[in-house]
Amino acid sequence: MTQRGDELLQSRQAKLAALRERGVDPYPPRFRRSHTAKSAVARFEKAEREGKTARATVAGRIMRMRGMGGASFIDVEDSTGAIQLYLQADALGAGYELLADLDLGDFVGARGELMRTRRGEISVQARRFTLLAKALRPPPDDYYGLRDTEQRYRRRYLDLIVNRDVHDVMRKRSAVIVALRRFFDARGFLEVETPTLVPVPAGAMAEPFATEHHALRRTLYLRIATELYLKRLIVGGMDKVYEIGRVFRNEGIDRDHNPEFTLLESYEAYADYRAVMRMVERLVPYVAQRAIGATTIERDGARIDLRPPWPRLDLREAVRTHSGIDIDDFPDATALAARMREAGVHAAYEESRGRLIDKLVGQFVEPRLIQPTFLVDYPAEMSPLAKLRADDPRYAERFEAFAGGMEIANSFTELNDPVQQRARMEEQEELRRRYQGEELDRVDDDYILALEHGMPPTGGLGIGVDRLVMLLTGQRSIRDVALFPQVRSIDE
RNA sequence: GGCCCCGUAGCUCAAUGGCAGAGCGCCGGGCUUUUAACCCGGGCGUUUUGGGUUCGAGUCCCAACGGGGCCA
Repeated sequence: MTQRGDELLQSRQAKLAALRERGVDPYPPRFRRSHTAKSAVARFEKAEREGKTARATVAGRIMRMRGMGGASFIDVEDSTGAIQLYLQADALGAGYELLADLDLGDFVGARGELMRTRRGEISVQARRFTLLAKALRPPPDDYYGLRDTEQRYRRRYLDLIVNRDVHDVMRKRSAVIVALRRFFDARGFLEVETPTLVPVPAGAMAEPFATEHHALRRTLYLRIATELYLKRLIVGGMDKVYEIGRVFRNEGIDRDHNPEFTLLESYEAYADYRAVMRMVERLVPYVAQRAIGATTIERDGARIDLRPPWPRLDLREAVRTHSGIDIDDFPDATALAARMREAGVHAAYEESRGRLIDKLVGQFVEPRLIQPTFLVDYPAEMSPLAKLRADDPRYAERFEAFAGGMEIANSFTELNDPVQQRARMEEQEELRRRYQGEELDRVDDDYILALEHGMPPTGGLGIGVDRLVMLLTGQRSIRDVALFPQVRSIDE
């Protein structure tokens, strides 16, 4: 804290002491308000139309004060909006003295008649005026807001105090999650909760966070996906399950990556990835309608129409069309890397074939997928948990859904052959040894044991909830759709 | 991981290598229908941190820390 900050603090602490001196409780335990700012305004407007008078008790945080000597105006805000308090020395008597020890950021309550001032502002003409909570530090500048991104993320409460549009984004985020639940619940899916702390960090190609369990004397990991536990439930006969949960990936932080994010996964027995496509192209517009009241969105000047059907685009064809490279001509990673470098792509020779193809998709295909699109049939080595195509085992029955140039969903016909599953997981381990540092999946023996008991044909789905919210709210950074994104800690 | 940009008062921002400033906020005074209220007075600062160059550094150089962007 700077010296100046201390002076501000001291000034407010002095006021706090003065209030206590006069017998004012600066933190009273409760206050009954009759109206929110918004409902008080509505009540007045109704009374005004009917030629009646109305009273209200409101409460909120002081955001602006205009003192005029014997009269003062205070704008207070609550979660619904703002309302002006009109305070007069004559009407309040001793209560008016409170004003001298108030600051921006304090919470106050007022009761009185609702009125309209000469300038037309609907106000509470206070008969009673109470301090509800003294703030020792000031809110950010009300007019300019809080623009410093670091402070906005690090001290989100300050951001929320002055940047009201953040409330709107977060309300929409909540509405997205409510809508997702409603969609799956209505289709007979059961919402379940699976472990966050797991012995094997499998189910996705990602680096895990590790932690120590003292009593068990073993390393546990924060889950990187919910997939393998949900499929254990399919083995157990829960035919339709879903989970909305936080997963953790020990990776870099950028505009669309936060180390923890919200993932929705669903699994449906007797469905395949084509059935899941049909579900997804209905799910997304459903959620959009409920969360933002529309099934089209504007982004980068483009109008994105979320309504079905969404085009299916073959991955190999899409890569060939946009990059000129036919991945089938390069079954070997080194040769593919050479061809990519020829095409001007930054490709190291020590990268796995799956990673190289991912790079091709990311560079040549993804940015073009502005309208919702299913990219279909991924190479087998990129999809160790997916069932291979019967007609071409180089590819898996897998799709990813894109919109606004962003991946929003990943799905496959689940691999339910335990013998092949072990081999495919072992292939991942082998690739990890060969391409050190790459994020690849792991063998989960306990999961394979479950598969050995038999899993019906199943269609699975994963949706990045944060990215879906980004898409629907027009936000460019995952940090703007998460209340408390990861920030570096500052040593005090 | 590499490259680029940024960090000045509580907040938003200025300052050619030459006395660190403004608006809001804050402090003191005035004002009984204001609303970015207004009027009078007050600048409240380790210019992120640590080195270096220079007669002189907010400004130039190096490093660290924090933030943002582009690439991997």
